[in-house]
Amino acid sequence: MPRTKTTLLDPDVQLFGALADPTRLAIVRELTGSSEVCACDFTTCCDVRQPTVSHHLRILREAGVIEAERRGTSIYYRLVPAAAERLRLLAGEMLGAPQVISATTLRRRAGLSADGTRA
Amino acid sequence: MPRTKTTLLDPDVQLFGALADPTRLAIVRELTGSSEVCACDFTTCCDVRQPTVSHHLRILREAGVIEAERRGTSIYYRLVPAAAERLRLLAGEMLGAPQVISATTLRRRAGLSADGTRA
DNA sequence: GGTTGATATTGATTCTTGTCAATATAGATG
DNA sequence: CATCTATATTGACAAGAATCAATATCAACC
Repeated sequence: MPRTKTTLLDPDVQLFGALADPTRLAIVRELTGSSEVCACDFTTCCDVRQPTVSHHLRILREAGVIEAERRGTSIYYRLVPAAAERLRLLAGEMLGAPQVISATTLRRRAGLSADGTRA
Repeated sequence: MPRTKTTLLDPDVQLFGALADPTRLAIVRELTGSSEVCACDFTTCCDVRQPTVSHHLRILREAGVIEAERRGTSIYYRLVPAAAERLRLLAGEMLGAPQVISATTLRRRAGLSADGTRA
């Protein structure tokens, strides 16, 4: 796609995109349950080189999924709760509407016409 | 990435990947609140040609986000609740752990050493 | 100030993805 | 069965993304 336009502007697309990669999802899962993780630890858990880890950390940070804090030489990363809350909100929206199925739809699914006779 | 390995195998990566596109997210949002939508309607709302819509619908379907039902000539699509529930579960996991911040971490963030003195 | 250790950036390469025109398929209808 | 309408598939192309080696930065320490 010429994703130069919409992708970078829609924060939700950016959020999903940040999580749509096995390495980055592994990073996020490593952060889940650790409160914070040193950048140097991701190279071992994700089976990629250091520059690659750095690249993925940047993408996650720019998407608002994680935040960094420098302490001495090392840099520690942790999850940003707002990202997960946004995720849950989007999931809630997707669950909200489709529960309501109109009678017309139900009839059509059953192969009936509007007056209840077989189509 | 040589995503030939992990991407296709991890359903969560596939799920996020399916939602990580402006056109597909527009499709999902169109489905949110309509219970079902005819395939022909997406060409207007998403500003892409018919083959492109068909392509995106396939990706969403293969990721388990939507399901199709043929009625006559038209094909109607609707959201699959299980996908949104999975999303919410993943968001919940991300929110679960990072809330707990150890005292050690708090001290470090405040620039204090273990005994409470300035580092 | 030079050195060391940790992280980021650059550049090149390869693979993947989004898009469309053209074409095929599949139901419905006369 | 010919035809029309709706959707899917194919093939090609441009753009993006993931990866790594090499190099730059940056903070701490001697």
